[in-house]
Amino acid sequence: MFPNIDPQNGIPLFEQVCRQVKFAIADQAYLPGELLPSVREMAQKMAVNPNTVARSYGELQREGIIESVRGTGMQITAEARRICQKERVRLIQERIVSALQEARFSQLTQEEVTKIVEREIQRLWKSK
Amino acid sequence: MFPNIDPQNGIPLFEQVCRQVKFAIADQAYLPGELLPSVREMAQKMAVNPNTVARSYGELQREGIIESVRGTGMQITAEARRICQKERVRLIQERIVSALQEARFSQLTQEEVTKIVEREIQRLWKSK
DNA sequence: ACTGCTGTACTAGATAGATAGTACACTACA
DNA sequence: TGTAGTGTACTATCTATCTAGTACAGCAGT
Repeated sequence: MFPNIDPQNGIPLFEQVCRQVKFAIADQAYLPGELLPSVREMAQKMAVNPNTVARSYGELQREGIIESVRGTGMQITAEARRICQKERVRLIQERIVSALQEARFSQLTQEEVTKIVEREIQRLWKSK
Repeated sequence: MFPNIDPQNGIPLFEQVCRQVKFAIADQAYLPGELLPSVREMAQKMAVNPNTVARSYGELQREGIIESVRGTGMQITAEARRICQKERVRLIQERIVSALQEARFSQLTQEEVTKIVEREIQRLWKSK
């Protein structure tokens, strides 16, 4: 379910966990009212420390995506899907823009960048 | 000359400095045989610590892009331009691919991603 | 020779991220 | 009423990055 946690990604682990959970909710792999896997279980799934997951869950809670039900677990809120679908686009867009900005500043031409992007999109989406 | 060093970029500063220098050489802002700005001068330009620049210069040296001439400065090697032009494409491509991979995994459709990319490329390159 | 500039090499401290381990209050369920 | 599983809150330790400050050997130009 969460195959791509990359410790040497530059992106902090607790943030990667947040993103993965958000994407899963946006994709309706988890539905409102359901419980997320427990801190300890999710930590095993993602091969990170339980504290790291706890930090991510705290973050998701502050964003109104999940609610803590003491002694029971983290429940997905009613607004979670809406928030996460917005977040998904925002987060992805942010990263793409950042990469393209560097390309722009580095004096690469529009043609060179377009070529790279089109090639990679083809490669990544061909086996849909 | 180096307007975009961003401390909260996720990318370590010393690595950002490396990239900027590589891009400048690829763009022939510095030519083989010339000296790079001194550690202290570059540190001022980029608003970072001299130690950070020194670390970056050490990295560039190990990659064969510059040579240390004790008491004089860091001299740009004959192969620097070739190496840096390759590196420029590689580094940019790496970042773009990484962002697109996340988009792919997050179940965004090819159309949504293409739309984002095309819009941003238009926006960034229009004022060429 | 002197002075000022190089790179280089230290030490020390601050901060952020991550791991490991422990503990505790709460809830669900048999 | 136990008991097992929740979130939560600590402390301690490790690593990487960055900053600050100091020092020193080597080169260039006066």
